[in-house]
Amino acid sequence: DTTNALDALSQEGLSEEPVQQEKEAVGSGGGAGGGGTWEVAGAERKKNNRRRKTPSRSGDEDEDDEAAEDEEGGVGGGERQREHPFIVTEPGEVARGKKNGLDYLFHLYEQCREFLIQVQNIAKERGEKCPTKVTNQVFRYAKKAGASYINKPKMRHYVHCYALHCLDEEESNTLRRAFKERGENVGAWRQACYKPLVSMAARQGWDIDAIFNSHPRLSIWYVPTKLRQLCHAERSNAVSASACSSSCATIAPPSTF
Amino acid sequence: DTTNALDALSQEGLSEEPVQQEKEAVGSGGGAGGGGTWEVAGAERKKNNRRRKTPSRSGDEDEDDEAAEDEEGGVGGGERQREHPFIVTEPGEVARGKKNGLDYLFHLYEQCREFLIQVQNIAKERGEKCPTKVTNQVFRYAKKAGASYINKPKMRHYVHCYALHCLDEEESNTLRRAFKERGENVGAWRQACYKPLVSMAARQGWDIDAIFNSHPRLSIWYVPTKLRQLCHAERSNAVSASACSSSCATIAPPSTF
DNA sequence: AGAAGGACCAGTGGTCCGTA
DNA sequence: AGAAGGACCAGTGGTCCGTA
Repeated sequence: DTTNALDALSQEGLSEEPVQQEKEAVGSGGGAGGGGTWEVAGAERKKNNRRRKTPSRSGDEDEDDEAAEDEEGGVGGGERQREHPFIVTEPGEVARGKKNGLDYLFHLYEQCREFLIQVQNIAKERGEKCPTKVTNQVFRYAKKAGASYINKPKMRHYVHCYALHCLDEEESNTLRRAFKERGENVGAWRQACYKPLVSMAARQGWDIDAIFNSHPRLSIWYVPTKLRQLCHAERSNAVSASACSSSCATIAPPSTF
Repeated sequence: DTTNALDALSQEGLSEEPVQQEKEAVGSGGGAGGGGTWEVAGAERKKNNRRRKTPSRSGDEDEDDEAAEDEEGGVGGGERQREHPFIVTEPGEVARGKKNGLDYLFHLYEQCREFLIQVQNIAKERGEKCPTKVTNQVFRYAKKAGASYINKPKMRHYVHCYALHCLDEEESNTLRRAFKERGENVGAWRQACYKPLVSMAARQGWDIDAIFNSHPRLSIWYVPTKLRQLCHAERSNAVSASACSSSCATIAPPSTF
């Protein structure tokens, strides 16, 4: 367990304020370099979330880390609880205020990949079975390594957004600029990321698994259920439409988007 | 749920008595042909095992199949409970008496593969995620299809024996003949199957996963924990022995076999 | 004793919903 | 209202151990 002093930093305007690499906490494993801009800037830290779970019992667990820091830079009362919400940012744009940008979001996926590589190296070393995907074990490892800002629901929630970023960065960037300009929120942008992926699947025999597996950074992520379902639904539409086009008047079935 | 009339056959000297294909119960899915000798002879059937679980409550479940047949060809008292135990047989040899031979054992692995292919086809059809291995889902499907003689503990128990059969049939056959001649029981033969696999791994960089994955019929099976551990232990021995050989007197560390 | 397999169990993939 | 994530849950991989 390597909780670290970095936790003492955090919070105000973090997206602007460069912070030392999260990686240092993890040590060995040889996570293949990674690097890039967000390796330096970016990450937020938090802890104490679990304290909500055992309210008002004080200090009979948690003996492994230092006393609770003053949270929120001295702003009284509430404890530091969550990551700042994401906002739609353009490529290269840093989020201001208590927000995180999309480059940071995608950086979290790269970090998970590095954690996976480390878990894989440890497993190989020990002759244990070796995960090929980002599993619960990897999330647990990330947490132990101090990356408490990484969690499964968040990462699963935005996988398809990261997929678009991997598979067609240009289209991904265009979408980000458009949604930022229109002042759309993250949820709307996230929804919009499905469509280009389904189109991509349409062009490649509807095999979304093959598409994920063809990309080395994406292949370590499970295909999200929703994306799989959308591809299936659109394929069915396409099939019935093409069957129809040879025999019926061409009326496109309603899209589920 | 397609429990079938085949269940009415079964039992006495079944290994000698050809029985209709189990496959017929399963129907669609297009299990890639399979075929071969055990497709016709072979399989035993049973049911009623679950009745042991709800003793002395009679017939308020199980409404989906016919009344209990006379078990054991009229021999009174006990119900038909389990598959006959395996004995060590030579290649091509049919087990006599209330026993099953090793060709039949390996045939069960081929059957599981066919069930997997059917499960995969159904999953693809529905746009659901598609298993690449023989999972619980496949065992459940096999049971529903009437192959109640297939179960997870049995299949997992003998995976490495099947692996040897796949990867080096000649060596597997030699081992079977030797153990039959010596009158060894199945457990002893099963234990002996580990060693040639570990040697094989030694020759191929100790990567037992890669070895399993290189063979199309074997790649659908999880590498057994014990085999993985043996490979790891032997690798450690080999490494320390080779380190030793350049600096120490050559004393081979004790093998864990 | 040797062996077959029901059934259990720890940890998984998946995501809901109480929270902020 | 929009969003982050603790925590739950059904079904998994793995195999023990009561059974025959």
